[in-house]
Amino acid sequence: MNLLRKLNCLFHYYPKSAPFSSLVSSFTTHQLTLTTFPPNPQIVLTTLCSNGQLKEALIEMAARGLEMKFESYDMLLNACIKKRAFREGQRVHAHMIKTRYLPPVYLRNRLIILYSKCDRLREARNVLDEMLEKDVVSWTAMISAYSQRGFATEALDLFLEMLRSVTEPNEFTFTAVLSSCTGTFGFELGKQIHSLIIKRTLDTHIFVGSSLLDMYFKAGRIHEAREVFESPPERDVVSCTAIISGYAQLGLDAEALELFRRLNLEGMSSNYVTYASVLTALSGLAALDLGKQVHNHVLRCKLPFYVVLQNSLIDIKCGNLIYSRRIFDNMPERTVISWTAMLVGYSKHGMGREGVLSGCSHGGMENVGLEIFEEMVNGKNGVEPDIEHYGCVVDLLVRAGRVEEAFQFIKKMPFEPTAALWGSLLGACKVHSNIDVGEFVGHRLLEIDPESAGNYVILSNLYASMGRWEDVRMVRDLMLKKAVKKEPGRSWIELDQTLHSFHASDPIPSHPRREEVFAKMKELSIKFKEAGYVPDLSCVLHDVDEEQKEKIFLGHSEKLALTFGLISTSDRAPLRVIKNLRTCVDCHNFAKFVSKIYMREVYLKDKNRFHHISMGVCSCGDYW
DNA sequence: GTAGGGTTAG
Repeated sequence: MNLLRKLNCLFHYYPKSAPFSSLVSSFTTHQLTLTTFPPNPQIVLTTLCSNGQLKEALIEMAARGLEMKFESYDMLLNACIKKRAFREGQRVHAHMIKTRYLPPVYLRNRLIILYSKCDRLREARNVLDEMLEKDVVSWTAMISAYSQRGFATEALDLFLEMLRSVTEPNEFTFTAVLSSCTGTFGFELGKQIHSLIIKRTLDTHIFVGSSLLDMYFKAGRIHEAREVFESPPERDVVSCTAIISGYAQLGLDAEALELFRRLNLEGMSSNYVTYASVLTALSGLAALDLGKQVHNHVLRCKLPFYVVLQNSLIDIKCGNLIYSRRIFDNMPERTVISWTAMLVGYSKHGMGREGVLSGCSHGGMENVGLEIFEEMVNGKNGVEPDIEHYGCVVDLLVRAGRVEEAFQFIKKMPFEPTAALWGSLLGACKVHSNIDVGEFVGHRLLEIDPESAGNYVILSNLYASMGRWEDVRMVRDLMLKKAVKKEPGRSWIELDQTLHSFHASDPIPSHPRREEVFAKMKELSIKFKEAGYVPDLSCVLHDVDEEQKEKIFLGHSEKLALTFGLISTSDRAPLRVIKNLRTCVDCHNFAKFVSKIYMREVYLKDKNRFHHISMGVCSCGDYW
């Protein structure tokens, strides 16, 4: 008896220490002991909550009826938030209602946070809507709940509602809402928020800054993003990562890599998100050696969230499928992204059997693909085809040259065709010289996607191949009028962990050995012609004579990079070239001759896929 | 008590 009494006293001083915690548990499980010598009730609850013994804590709550007060509820809700325990939290909430307890703003905010963390946004919103008095935390918690789960419209609407209320947003609110500022409307609002922030001189706030710069990147506004990044004096891992990944996601991989190098020299620290972004950039550049370096570094550092990093490693190693597969096979845990990355790897290498539907189009197995699609439509696979599957079918039909069929297929689809779908059909019309369908599709595309330069280029090329120079000029004029710029063609080659970059028709020599490269290329052109190379000038862009055309083609960046590789590496060393756009037929041919005559393995990665060329034969089977 | 960056595909 005395011992228990003494122990009870000690609870007041050491409520959290382990032996006492277990004693409380035994008190609660042996009701008799508890009623004989009840320890301080608040301490019992504290101990149970901090031990995460939610079930016991709820029993305690029920037993206390009306005696629950602020501290007790606070403790319980905290424990529920920590454990993301929705059901238990709901019972605490119900208890408040049942006992007619009127929670203050703080506790209601805790309820919003609890429900949000359990992904029960409807319940969270109900709490918010019932609040007569809301503070900045109430609003912000709900806005960020929407933002983090991708409900951008709801986040923006709520933010606007907040502006109409008496509560002023703070830096937490701005940070949260800015991440939902995407799309035309969101971006416009985001710009207004930016000026509001500047007025409030919050512009150096590091969280707000990273959010802002991410918003500008998502809108493709590199200049503004850069400005935000350069302006605040302080930087941290997140803001540095945000700018690197911003460049990488816009496909500006070389710039992303350059920035990573610079920031590293300036003492930036990196974490797994940083490396994931850098790996994306390296993968885009197919920079295998640099990727290997990062891989080794990541292994050494034993970074957390290794799955995410391995996913990017699968992708980067797609230059070599055996490595990719090895990483994939050894993964202790795989996500849907891991599988997708691996499948895409196979499909880009034309290994259709492994890559199923989209692989069929790269592997020239369109009938297999069509069968799979038929099975889907008939419900045999348990997967109902969505627009992307229809996209795959269009893709595989057009790759096989079945342009007319693809056109009819699109017209009969149960979905509104996307610009991407029309785009792949237009590309096929060009390759297969189908002017009737091409003209229709081209003009349709210029209507729905007038910003995209590629469409103008293909349509104008289509007219050019038919010798319809008037129409070529018409499309070009339209392009000028709308101020649409074509992304210039660029190629890279990695030598000794340095990336050498080549541009197609650059007035300023982009590479110091460019003249040397040109001289070698003339030599190659003669040598290859003797071996049977016939320049394929069908993708002609201008109304010029044959000799001129050939000159233009010799200037293609992938030919420059390949030739540079030839003169800068030892005999028989493999050549790895990366192109930012789709490679043209002529360059593909040229690469085949390089591989055959110089006995080189050529790895050419273009915007769509990998070409592994060996002894004049390409892994793509000439479908790409 | 409320906040920012990330992996695949398109």
